[in-house]
Amino acid sequence: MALTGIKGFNDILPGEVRKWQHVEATARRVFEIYGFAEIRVPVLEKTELFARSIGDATDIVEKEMYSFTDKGGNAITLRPEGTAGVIRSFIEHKLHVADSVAKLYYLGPMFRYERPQKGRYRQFHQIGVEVAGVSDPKVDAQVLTMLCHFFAELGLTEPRLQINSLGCHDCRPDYRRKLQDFLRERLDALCDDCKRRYETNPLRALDCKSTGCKEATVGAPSVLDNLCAGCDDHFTRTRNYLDSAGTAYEINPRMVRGLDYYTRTTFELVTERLGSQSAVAAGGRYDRLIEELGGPDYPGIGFALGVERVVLLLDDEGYGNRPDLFIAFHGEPAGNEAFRLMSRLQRSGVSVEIDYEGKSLKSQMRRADKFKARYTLIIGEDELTRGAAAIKDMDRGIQGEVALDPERIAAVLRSGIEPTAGEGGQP
RNA sequence: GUGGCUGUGGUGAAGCGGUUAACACAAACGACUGUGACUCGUUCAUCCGUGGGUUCGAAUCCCAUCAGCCACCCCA
Repeated sequence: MALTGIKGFNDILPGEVRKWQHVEATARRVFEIYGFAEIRVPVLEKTELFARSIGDATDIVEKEMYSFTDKGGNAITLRPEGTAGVIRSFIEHKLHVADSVAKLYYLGPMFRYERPQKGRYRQFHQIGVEVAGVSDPKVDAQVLTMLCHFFAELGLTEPRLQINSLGCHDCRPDYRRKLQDFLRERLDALCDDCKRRYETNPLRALDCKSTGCKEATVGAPSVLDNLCAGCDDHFTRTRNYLDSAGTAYEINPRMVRGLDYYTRTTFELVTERLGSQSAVAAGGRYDRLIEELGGPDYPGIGFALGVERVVLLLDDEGYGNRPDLFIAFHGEPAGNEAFRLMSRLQRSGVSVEIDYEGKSLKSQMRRADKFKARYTLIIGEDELTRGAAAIKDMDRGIQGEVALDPERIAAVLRSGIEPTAGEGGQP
């Protein structure tokens, strides 16, 4: 048996890569409109970084990280998400000194040891953004607007934006206690997972899919009714700015997060089209994280989107690239001329395909058709002696003649064929 | 990590104990007498994810293993 790849680690083959490039290029283009700059950080970080940022009681840190000891005895981990590394870099290089606002984006592979499914792999890719240094809700609304803008640019209008506020370190503990009080009498109705999490993370019950938990949490106190004055004001203003920007959203007071660092605004972009992998992008505010990791007392907000999931939402159409010209030839001398022309034309920016083996003319024409070449140049022996060859517009099926000269050929490719009398293609 | 389903050529698939392992698409070549898309012809799985077992005989039954999918879990 031949060697195979690792489970959950996928090859992205040439046909698919075009979609990826489109997604990445769109992200870069849109994000730069909003003033974001790319940052590239390593794939490996010290294990401690993730334990401290994501939270060591979370599932990600507890059982999904690719952690190991390197030859120097250091505990290191393949990044399971992007925020921690970006923030670490922000702090380490004191980026806040150069500018009190940092607007960064990144893209690349992330790693989590999960059971693979469609839209969920062990090596997966995220495009993410982080803003450090602004607590004003304008930036919350701007980040969300940019995220929706990005999806709109891809022609994806179906994912819906859901927002919520998780409160801050002042009001969340109170809410949590309140919710625990509410759940205490209904503990029996909860699923085993939520029973287990009752102490550690009772909020999860709000988001649980089991019918028992759904019923038990009907009438549960809502986070949004229990925000402190500051958080409540922040959420209201965020919504006002979203309205002002024309960004559509819905409020989902049951949305919770799996990473511990989130505060205040949280959000998800959800789709119906990916089965249980419904979140295609998600993020939120993390006002304490930077300080907790040893940086300045800076607020932050960011999101990450799953590239695999976005690619899955894209249609297959329209990702082919058509060569400008296919050169068909007959005989060795014509082959040499074809090669010479191809080289010159390619150097001047024209994309040219050729049949390297010089098969039959029919075979070469078929290949030109398969490549969807716009034009085909046909060089035979008499064309060679005449110094001019037939050039065919493959879409229109008409044929003309052109001198065997790179510049004349390029000119025809630009302005089209003028059919020569007497000769010419049949439809 | 838990539960369920699936695994036949590049793709979609038929076959369900004894067949030359159908068929369609794709692909390669050829015919239509130097030029693609239509039509026609030829070729294309010594082999049925892998390893073992049962049997006179297995792609078809059993076991294991690997992989994929779906749901849970979690999350982007």
